[in-house]
Amino acid sequence: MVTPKKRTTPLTKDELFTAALAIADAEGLEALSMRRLAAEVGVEAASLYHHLPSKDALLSGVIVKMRSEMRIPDPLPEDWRELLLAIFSEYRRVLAAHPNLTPLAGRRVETDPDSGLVFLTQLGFSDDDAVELWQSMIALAVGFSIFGSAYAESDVSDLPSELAERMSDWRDETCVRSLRMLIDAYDAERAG
Amino acid sequence: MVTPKKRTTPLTKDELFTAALAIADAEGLEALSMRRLAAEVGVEAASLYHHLPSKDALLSGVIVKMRSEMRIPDPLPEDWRELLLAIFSEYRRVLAAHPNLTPLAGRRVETDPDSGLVFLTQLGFSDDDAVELWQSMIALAVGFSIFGSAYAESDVSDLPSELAERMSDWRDETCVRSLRMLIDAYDAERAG
DNA sequence: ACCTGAACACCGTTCAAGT
DNA sequence: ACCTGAACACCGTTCAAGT
Repeated sequence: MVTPKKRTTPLTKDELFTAALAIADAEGLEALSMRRLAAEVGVEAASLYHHLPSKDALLSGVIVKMRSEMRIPDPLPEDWRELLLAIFSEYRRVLAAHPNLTPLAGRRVETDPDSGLVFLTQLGFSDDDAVELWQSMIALAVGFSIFGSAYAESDVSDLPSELAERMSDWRDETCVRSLRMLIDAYDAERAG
Repeated sequence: MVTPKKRTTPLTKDELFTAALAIADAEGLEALSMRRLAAEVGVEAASLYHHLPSKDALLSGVIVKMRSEMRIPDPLPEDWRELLLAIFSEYRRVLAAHPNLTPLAGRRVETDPDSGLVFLTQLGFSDDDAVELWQSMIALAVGFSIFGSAYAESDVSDLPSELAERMSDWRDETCVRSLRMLIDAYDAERAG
């Protein structure tokens, strides 16, 4: 759906990211071209380069935008294990809500200082252990979301049918279960 | 490096997949165009469509080609846990050997009947547990490889410097350690 | 400062025509 | 059966020109 209206206000980066995310969500990543985005916001393709250096910058912005949808429960869980699980379950929830973006999910890792990683080291985790747990949680959550999206096609045709059916279904509960296992395992090995 | 030589034998799919894999390895996924591949094998771009239905089919073939490089140790490990670890460590090794292909790694899951998944069910794992463990191993191995490749850029600029440094380094040992933890955890919860 | 028109150097894909 | 030439409908990006 192109919405060509004469613009009265100048474009903003944020407006572009939002529109691009909407296009990718609705029509897939292939549909998201500079020309298509320009048409959507009522402008020529060349105009976009006054606000963005490249399409790559656009895609990065879209990911950041998506990740900004993460919401952590307001009374933070008291148990740090539950907190960690909440963070990464939420990450996975957001990824699952934008299945067309999963091919991009691996492009960019952002780790804020207040994200929980630093917190782990204060709980008695060594820097090494904290980072290893953090990396593994990201890898599992993102990997699981990629395979769970339509972007991935599973070839399980040669498996026994009960297994084939289950292998095509990447359930949320499975991801959370394995995330929890990682937390508990690192906790048990924690260098005090 | 284009190698335009007059061809004497007809093209084969396998030759195309091999050449395409070489281009992607050497110059990146963006460099792999139908026209570029055609030039490499000494033919016009249009000719490729006598052997392949689409570029998508080419990319799928490239992934299959890459995965065919997996080698499982010849005397199979006796311990099934070691076997499982060997399979997924090898998967990760192959992915790490082709970092330019990681964006494609999530496109296709293949699970052979003799891959080990069926084997798990014979060890007393329920179908559910076997599949959940299997999926989690794939997700972790692939996710880890994606973030470890140059394709991913980490923004850790706001972290304390020791943590930032470690967060940019996705070590093989970390992946294997977490894979092993998943195996042990599912083993412990196994429904006998 | 912001937008446009037109161009450049690419894409994937199709198809009639050649051998 | 296999390959080619030429075309179609797209790309991302640049740049002089307009307001």
